[in-house]
Amino acid sequence: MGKIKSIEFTAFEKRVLKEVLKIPLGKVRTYKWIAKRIGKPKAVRAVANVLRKNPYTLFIPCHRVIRSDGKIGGYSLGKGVKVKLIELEKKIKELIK
DNA sequence: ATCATGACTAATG
DNA sequence: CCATTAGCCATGA
Repeated sequence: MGKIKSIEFTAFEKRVLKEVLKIPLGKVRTYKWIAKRIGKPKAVRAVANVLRKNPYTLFIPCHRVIRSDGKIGGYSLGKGVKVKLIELEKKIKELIK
């Protein structure tokens, strides 16, 4: 039967992931921004931890979340990939403009 | 209940 | 620019 492992999400995780899902193509937000949006402005590290475990990198664009100091921040698939994705998205957005 | 962890942040040197 | 530090908080052991 089903071999798909069901994943549990806490209320906090859902709020974070939903917010990340709202970030439009070619745009980036900061961990701080996300934290503030979900009403937990101080839970920045907790937000990062949610993205760190994000099992759906293809569908939940955590690569669009960077640090508030301008640095790239982490990414489960590698920072290099993250940078490329952000650059590529900007180009795509330009192409369909 | 306590404790360590970490894809962070702001301030400081 | 880089390194350090204190503050921060959800989560899992």
